Formats: sequence, structure tokens, C-alpha cells
Amino acid sequence: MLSDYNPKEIEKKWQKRWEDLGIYRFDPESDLPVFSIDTPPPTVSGDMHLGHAFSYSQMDFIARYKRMQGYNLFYPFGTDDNGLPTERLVENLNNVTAKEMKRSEFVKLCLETLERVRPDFVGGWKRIGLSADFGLYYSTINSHSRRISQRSFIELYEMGREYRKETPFIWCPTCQTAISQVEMEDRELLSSFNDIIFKLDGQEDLVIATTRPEMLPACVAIFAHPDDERYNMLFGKKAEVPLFGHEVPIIPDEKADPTKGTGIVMCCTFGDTTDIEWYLEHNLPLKIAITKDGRMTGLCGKYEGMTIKDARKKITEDLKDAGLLVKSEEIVHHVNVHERCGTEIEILNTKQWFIRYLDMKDEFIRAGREIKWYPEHMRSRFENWVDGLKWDWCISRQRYFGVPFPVWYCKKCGEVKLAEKDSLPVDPLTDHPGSPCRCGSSEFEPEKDVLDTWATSSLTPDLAIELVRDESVKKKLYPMSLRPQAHDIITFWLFNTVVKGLLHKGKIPWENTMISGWALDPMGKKMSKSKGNVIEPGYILDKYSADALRFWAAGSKLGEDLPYQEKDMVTGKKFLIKMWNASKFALMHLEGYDGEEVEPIFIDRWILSKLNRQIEECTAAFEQFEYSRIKALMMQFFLHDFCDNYLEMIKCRLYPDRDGSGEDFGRGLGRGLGSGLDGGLDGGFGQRERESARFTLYYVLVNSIKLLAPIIPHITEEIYQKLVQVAAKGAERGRAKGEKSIHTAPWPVVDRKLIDERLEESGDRVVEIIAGIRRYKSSKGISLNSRLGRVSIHCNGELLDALEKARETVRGTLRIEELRIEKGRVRAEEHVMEIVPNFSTIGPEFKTAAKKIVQLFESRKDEVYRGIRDNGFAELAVNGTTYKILPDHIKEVKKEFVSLEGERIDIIDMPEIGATVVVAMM
RNA sequence: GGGCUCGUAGUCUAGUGGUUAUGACGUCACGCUUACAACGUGGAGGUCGGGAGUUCGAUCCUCCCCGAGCCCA
Repeated sequence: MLSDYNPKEIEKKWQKRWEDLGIYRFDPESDLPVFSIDTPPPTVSGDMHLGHAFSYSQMDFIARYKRMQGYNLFYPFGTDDNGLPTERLVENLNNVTAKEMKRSEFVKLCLETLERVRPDFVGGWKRIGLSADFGLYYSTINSHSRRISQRSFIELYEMGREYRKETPFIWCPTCQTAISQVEMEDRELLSSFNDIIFKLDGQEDLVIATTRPEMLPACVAIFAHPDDERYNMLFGKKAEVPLFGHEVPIIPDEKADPTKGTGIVMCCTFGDTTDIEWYLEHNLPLKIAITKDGRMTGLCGKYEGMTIKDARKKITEDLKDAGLLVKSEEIVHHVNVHERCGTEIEILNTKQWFIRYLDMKDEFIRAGREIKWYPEHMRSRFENWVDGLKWDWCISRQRYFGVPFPVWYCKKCGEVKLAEKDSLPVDPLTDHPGSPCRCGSSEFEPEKDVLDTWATSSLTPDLAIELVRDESVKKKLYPMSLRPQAHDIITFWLFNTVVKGLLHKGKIPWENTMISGWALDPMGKKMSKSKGNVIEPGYILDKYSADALRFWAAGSKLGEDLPYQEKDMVTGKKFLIKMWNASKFALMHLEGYDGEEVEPIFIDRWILSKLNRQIEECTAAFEQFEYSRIKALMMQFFLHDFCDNYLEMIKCRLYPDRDGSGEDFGRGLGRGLGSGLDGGLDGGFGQRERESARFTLYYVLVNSIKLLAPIIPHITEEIYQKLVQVAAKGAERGRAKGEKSIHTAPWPVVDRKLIDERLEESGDRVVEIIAGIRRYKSSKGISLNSRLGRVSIHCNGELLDALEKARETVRGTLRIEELRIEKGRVRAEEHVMEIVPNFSTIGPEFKTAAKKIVQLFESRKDEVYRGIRDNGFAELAVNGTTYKILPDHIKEVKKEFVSLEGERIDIIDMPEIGATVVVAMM
């Protein structure tokens, strides 16, 4: 017997017990097919947010489904601890700045802080009921991950896929590190578009528009389109850069846009990416105006040491004073900023490590097509990104907290010295290579940079798989079955992982990828700390439950964003309570149920057929990752078909004494109906019918909670366990076998023998008739529990047969004393009691005669009614005037019926079902 | 500017080339009916973003426009 629903207690209890039982542990010994998940490792950057709860719930639906389908789940959990976000977190939590500390101490502080913060952080995922194997844990910064990450570096170096080069590259002056293309973000900023005068041959003015006058000292050339007639006579000549006085050549190039500004543009090393292309193509000199920390260099004369912003302002002023500024216009323009700190990026010439992959675009596209995408259209984002790739992957970062390069440089000959693979992980700052350089020297300079975090995160399949010892098991795990993630990091994490998979293994990393959307705020806006619209999952878990939260997360299609609205938690909570109470009812009647199989009666077969179709459809939906469809299907089936209708219809079998007389209600009323149609029937319910109800109740409930178990794992587990207790003997046909947990119990299998669409359809009609009569009772103010005297249902064909089969159910459910099921139409006399006039049409039309018309409705109501019923109108002649009454003039006709035997009756007509119900008034 | 997605009752959401468009929350009316008042029954609420086209028929397919989001320039 179940007490009241207490999610807090239940959820905590089961989360602990699942962990104790180890039911989510990957079993390397098992022969079952493996389903492996490349779980996204969240960044430890404070608390779990609602977006996490949303997308991890969605992947967990699939994981739990697959587990019940009989797969051996490899479902690891990691945290992405390395890199800039952790540095920021550690700085904030400890009130320090990395730059002011000794590098080794800062790294130590980072590691300590992570250890301290991590348990609570990971606890968030446990609280939403994630069924990952938390024993398969990795941190992207631990020695396991460092080893694999460094090994990857060495392998790619040996394959000739990596190079170190001094080259213009994207740089963040605030973070003082190189960043990759993917870390840039576009932002619209206000800026001035300045028309500046360059002198031609010392006199003629050449006006050039630029947003970056501070780059003038680094100006190395001027470009115009070769077909631009305004400028093509100038090619080959030189112009003088204002304020700085050096001369630069004027060169034709098609990349100069004649419609932009004055159509002639300066090239500086480097103002933007086009400058790099020009620099390389035209072999231009390199002039560096900006330092790594975003200040002006010695090249800039009196502006040296100023920040970029200050220099821009000062130079603009000086140009103005010198009469070299023609105009300055405010514009909104797009700049690239570093997504972590919002600083405008610079392009600096620095020495960095790269993975060479621009030659592999076609392979990437092919790999993307080999992976099955859910939803399909997300693939286009991947392809779009690959098409737009312009840079090789810069993997070095000038940071402290990250995976170090396993690299030294020979002090004597400069040769790159790699660490030995079996010595990994190494820290070149403290370790030494095991052997001398080829040149004989043993003096080395360590690489101080660390690897881009994505160089490690892109190895998550390996980080997880390498936790397993057995080589033959590892083979079963790659490629992994599924990569779940959100859509915003397709170009980061997903793409980078594909790259590593292809480079290292020549294979795609996973067979499927499911891309989830975002949890938005109630207004449909993206949640962000700065906007202050962040909703904490902790609040929801405390106030509602993990099951309610997960139920909500199942409410939109995979890939769609979903605004969080508290009302949806209420819906979930209501559904859960309903499920709980229905189970409570079932358990009450299943006490001592021995699982004995009986041939189910008509109405039981009706719900069994429906249930089996549910199983079929839910299974198909899960195969397509359509968990929202399962939610919708089960809300319809469980709430409506099962709770509202089926449970009501079996009460008369389960409560044999329901009329309190000690006499079996159904049996008692079965006597002497005299219609002849139920001749052979024993006229009521006995033990067999009761057992049929109990069998069906058990079967439907067990399978229903199984279908919902992936979505709402806690409540279904609690109910399942109770069911197993009361009916331990139940065995086959999808009934419980006493498994440790519903989550390791087999997924329901469709029993096609039980699907009978014709039976279902006639059952639906019977149910509709019952519902119709219940509505009738309700509308008459008759309590549903009180009796109806004599009811006859008139119908034909299959419905007649169905009603005969369901006779006792109909009678018992509605508490009808005498039920007749009759062929053909009702024969009864209609008496018009009242014709309710429609004043809004009568008034305007008949004006002063309106009053008279209303009186006629009373005095000649039969005539009015018959006329309209038979001809569509009634003509009434009064004192020489004829009035034409149309249906429009009547609001309602109140009728009474009298049977041919002269009894007062009510008629419930249900034309869409093909039945008419006659209720004799008592 | 390009790619993709989305626009359905006050709110959120499902769905389909075919009578009357799904469900939930909210709202209104009635009702404690022994699983459930954290409930039940019933009602109101929609030009399915706008326009054009294809079609016997379009919310669905095509095109254009408007609005929102993500990604990329």
C-alpha cells in the first residue's frame, strides 16, 4: 500500500539505492551489446544551471531507454576543468590574480579549488537522476587526461600534422593569449569611420577611410580595386602616411571594395584578416604597432606605451589639428571580440603551435554525413562551419592552468624534443627529457605554453574509454554510440572531436549525435547572469521534484529551445500525483494477486489492445529520440483511457459489495431482464471477471510505468517495487519478474495477439456511451454513485454486440438497475415544454409584434416546433397577418419524452456513435 | 549579408495535403462520486505571423514579406 506521494523522500532514497546497487555501472564482462555515450563534461564554473538540467535530462531519457532495451551502457561522466574558465573561477573564489602568483602555486590552487568545489557541482547531476556511471569519471586536467592529451599531441606531431610557426594570429590583449577562430565572437560596436588624408608626391591629397587610425604606424601599403578608375592611374606610385611620414606603395587588388568608404584602403600589419592575406600575397614588410598587452610599440613614436584606445583618440586629435582629418562619422560596425572577456581581438605575429587540417575539409564533411544527426537539420551547421574554416587549429595558449605541451627545445640547435610516450604525463617546466638532443646537447628550454582546452576536450571518447583496462572491451566502445550535446557547441566540441577521431583513428567518433536546445527564461530569452534571469535548478528540485523537472524537459522536441515556465512544473506535479494515486488504487486491489492468467473479458481486452499499441508507438518514438511524443502519448493514454475510463469501469468488479446490501451488485441485477439477449449469461460478475480485472490492471500498470520510467525514473521505481512486492508470482507477458530495479527490467514488448483494432473501436464507443451517461447524470445533478432505474440503449450492428459483451460493465459502472440493449431506433413521443425565444433576432425583425410572437411560442408551441422540425419554418396566421418563424428566432426547444408505454423519459442522442440512450425517469 | 531553425487560444506546446486543429496551465460554471478537491464534469477562448501561388482542397508544399533565435561573415 502506498502512502501519500512524497517525492523528496522517494527521490533521495532511490538515488542512494541505485548507487549502492550499482545498477548503472558499466559491466565489462557482459555479453550484452554496448551502448556508449560520450557525455558532455560540464565546466566547473559555479552551479549547475537549468540548461544543463534540460539537456542532460534529455540524454538520460535515451540512456535509460537503451538500458531497458537490454544494452550494456557505457555512460561515463567527466568534468571539463582545464583552461580559462577555471582560472577565472579560481581567481574569483580566492580573490587572487593568476599573474601576480607564482605559476606553480596558482596551478596548485586551481587543483585544490576544483577538489573542493567539484562534489557539490557533480551532485547537481545526481539530483536530477542522471543514470551515468559516476565511477567512470575523468577530469580533463587529471593525470589520466593529461597523459592522453599529451599522447595525442605526440602522435599528431609524428604524423606531421603539427607545426610551430611564427605567424600572424588572433590574439586577446586582455587574456594575453592566442585564441582560436571558434573563440571569437562578433559584436556590434559604435565606432568612428575617419577619412584621413595621405599625401601623394608631397602635395596631392588621397583620402582613405579607416576605423583604426592608431594602426597608421603599421601601414605598409595602400590598395584599390584594379578596375577602379578613380585610382588606377596611381598604381606603382607611393603615398605618405600622415603623422608618421613613411611612404607606402599603392597596389591593385580585387579584395579592395570600391563601394566601401572612399574605395581605397590602407593595409597595416595587422588590422584585420584581409591585411594578413595582402601581407602574404604581396610580400609586404612587417611593422608591429601593438604589443601583446595591447599597447603601442616603439614604432609609434610619441604614442609608445599608450593603450590602443588612448592612441586612437590622440592620433585622431592630432590628425584633426594637422588638418589631415576630412571627416569623422559615427558608425555601428562589427568587430571580433574574445568570447570569454569581450575584448576586441588583435592580430599579432607570434609563435604558436598548429594542427594542420585545412586540407581535410572534404573528409570532415564526409564524416559529418556518416554520423546520424538528431534532429537531422543540425548537420547543416556543421557543414557550414567546415566550409568557412580559414585557419589551421592553433592549439597553444599562453595560459597557466592547462595541459602542458610535452615539449622542450634544444638550447643548442633549437630542435624540438618530445617526451617519451611512456613517461606521460610530463610537465616540461619541472621534468627533463630522458635523453639528449640529436645534436648531443642535454640543455633544453621547456615549452611554457599550455594546450588549448579543446585539444583535450576533443578527446572525450578516449578519456572515457581509456578508463577501461581490457583492450578487447575498448574495441567495442569506439566509435561510441551517441554524442549528446547542445546546439551552440557544434562548431567547438563536436567538430573538434570529429577532427581528432579522424586524425587518430581514421573513423568518426560516434554513430549518432543528439542535439538539444536551450532552456530559456519565461519570456523566451536566453538566460544569462548579466541579465539576471537565471533560474536555478536547485529551486525547482526543492519546490517540485526531479521527476517534475524531467517531465518538463520532455515537453519539447529534441533540438527545440523551451522557455521555462513554472506552470509546467505544476502540470508535471499533477501528473505525478495522479499516477501515484492510480497506482495506490491498483495496489489496493492487487494485494495477494498471484499472477494467474485468465482470459480477459471484453473491456479488459479493450485497454490491453490500447496499451499494446502504446508500447508499439512509444518504442518507435524512442528509437527516433522523440521523447516528447512519448510524453504526449502517455498523458493521453494514462490519464484518459486508463484513469478516467478504465479504472472507473472496473470498480464494479473490484468492489463486489458496492451497494452495501451484501449482495453482489452485478449478479443481483442480472436477473430477469427478459430481453432474451443475455439468455446464456450468468448475468453478473464473478471471480473470473474479478481476476480478469486484476490481471489487466497489473499488466497495464506495469507496462505503463515502464514506458515512462526513462522520463520519470523515481516515481516509477517506487511504484514498480511495490508492485513486485504484492505480486511476486507474476511472471510472463511483461509483468515484473522481481528485477532489482525497473531501470534494469526489460522494456515492454508488444504482444500483437492483444492488438485488435476493431475491438478497440467498438470498445471506444462503449466507453463513449458510458461517459455520455455519466455526463447526463452529472448534468441532472445525480451523483455518480446513485442508481439509475431503467436505461435502454438503442443501436445496431457491431456496437450492439459490443454492448452485449460489456453489458455488466455498463450497468455496474453507471449503477443501472435495469439495462436494455435494443436494436433499432427509439420510439417515443416528444412533448414540447418550452420554446425559448431568441430576442436578438425577433426584436429587430418583428418590432412591435415581437411580444405577440413570444406569446405564440407559448400558446402554439407544438405547431412552431413541428413546422421547424419538418419544414425548416413555421407560418403562423394571427388576425389576418402571417408570421414566418425560422430556426434563427429560437434559442432552445425544451422537450420531454414519453415512451409509448406512457412513461416520462430522457433521451441522450449520440449520433456520432450511432446510439441513442433512453433513461426512464424514476 | 549568408546558412539553419522557429512563429498554432492569455501562456507554453503537439500535429497533419482532407469534415469540427492536440494537450497542458490559466479562466468561467457545476459537483467531495469509497485512487486522487494536488480532484471530476462541462463551457468560453484560434483569420495555425502576413501575402501570393500549386491543388478539387493548404496550418502543412513553393515563393515573397514581417518578426524571433542560433551559427557564420
